[in-house]
Amino acid sequence: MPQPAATEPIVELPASEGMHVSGIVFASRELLGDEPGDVFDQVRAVATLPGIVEASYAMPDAHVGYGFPIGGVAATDITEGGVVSPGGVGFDISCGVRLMAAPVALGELHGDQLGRLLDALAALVPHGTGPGGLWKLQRRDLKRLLVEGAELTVAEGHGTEADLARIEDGGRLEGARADVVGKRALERGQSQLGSLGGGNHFLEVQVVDEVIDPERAAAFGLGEDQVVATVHCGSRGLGHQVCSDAIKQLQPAMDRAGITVPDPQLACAPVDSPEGRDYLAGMAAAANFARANRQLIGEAIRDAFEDVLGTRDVRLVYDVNHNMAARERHTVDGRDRELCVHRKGATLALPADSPQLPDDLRPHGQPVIVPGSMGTSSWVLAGDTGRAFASTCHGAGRQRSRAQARKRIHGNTLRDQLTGQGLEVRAKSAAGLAEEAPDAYKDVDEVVRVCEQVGLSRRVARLRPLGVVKG
DNA sequence: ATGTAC
Repeated sequence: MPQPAATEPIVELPASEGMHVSGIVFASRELLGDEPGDVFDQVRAVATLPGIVEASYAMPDAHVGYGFPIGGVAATDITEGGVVSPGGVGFDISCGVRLMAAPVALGELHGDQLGRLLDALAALVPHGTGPGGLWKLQRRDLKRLLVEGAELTVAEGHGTEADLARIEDGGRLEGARADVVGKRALERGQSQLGSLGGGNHFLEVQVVDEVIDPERAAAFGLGEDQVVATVHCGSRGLGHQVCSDAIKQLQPAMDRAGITVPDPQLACAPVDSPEGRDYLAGMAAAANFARANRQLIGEAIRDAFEDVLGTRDVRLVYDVNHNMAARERHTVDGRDRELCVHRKGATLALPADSPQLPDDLRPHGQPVIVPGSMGTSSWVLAGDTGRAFASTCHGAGRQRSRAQARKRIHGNTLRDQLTGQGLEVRAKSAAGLAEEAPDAYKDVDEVVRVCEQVGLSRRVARLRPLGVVKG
């Protein structure tokens, strides 16, 4: 029997005061917490953007971010003056998650193999802030990579053609231009290609703890007790610099177009304007950098498994990003329209039968990988109804600021706690570890439960962490 | 997220 509407975990914010559409927040009371006002205000502010259609959405893990909520989804109609806003993409352009599955069951790991695997991963994968990357390349090769993405990485011997079919857009986002990426962005990227970074970025070794949907799990190449590796990282300093540069450059365009927004952090430009086009071309370049970055780290993961367990047959299950604006066609108000869909801390979750999916995944819907907080579960989901422009959550969602988290626990205490739970921890910065304490995050199990209840995505399998490498 | 401020 369907649930009565009043108990559905959905909050509607009616259009008012300059809002072109209403706000729709998919969240239970538990996820909203005691003070949801700030994130509601951001959802309402996004609804004032020129050309926005359908609704200003927030996913179940939403929390306050720069201008847009992290967990925000907003689409504008490109042919009707719709805008693109860097704040709707985020500073870490095309930050995302990659899941790789090893041909190894947990029971087959013996002695100190898990610890040695974590040692090998920590030694092979550059992690932490600042420079250091797996692939040192010339400036002209970096510029090529910004256009070709993971395709170039594979062409240069880092991975296989089969990998590309498991990356969004085949690993290469069209429309990227290197000439709009500034000198500082290029400098920062050149020394960081193939690196994890800091903050909430991590590399985990996990085990498939529970299979919820055996048919989809099998189609994704996942079985109970299987050992897997998850990588969460993005476009490092390059994407950050592209975003910062764009925010500065957009203000004149806004003045010229007479666009006013309720918050300077919502700086934007019509998609169909020189500034809008340049931002999207630079954003695509940073997205290609992020895809190549995760591809290189994926190869290093294979190297580590080969060193310790004698196999590099570690398959790429899927690589998703959760910080981008994409040109997509969707039906809105009965019309097929060309939209610019911002997903910031939100993941594309294509439903079954979507033409963009590779043949073998098409009947099942797009795989979505949702990292939990440290020491807690991560989830594999699949696209379901295509609601909210085919979007779903991206993680547990922060509920306490980094500063608040640091006050509550020292990094070394947390490391001892996690180690006491049997987790292998390889962390570069104690302060960084404390900022990512599990209680700084919402309950990821509740986040994915709500996603499933409202039709954003369905649960496929739950992953339990065995060891973590953190910057 | 981030050479955690230019």
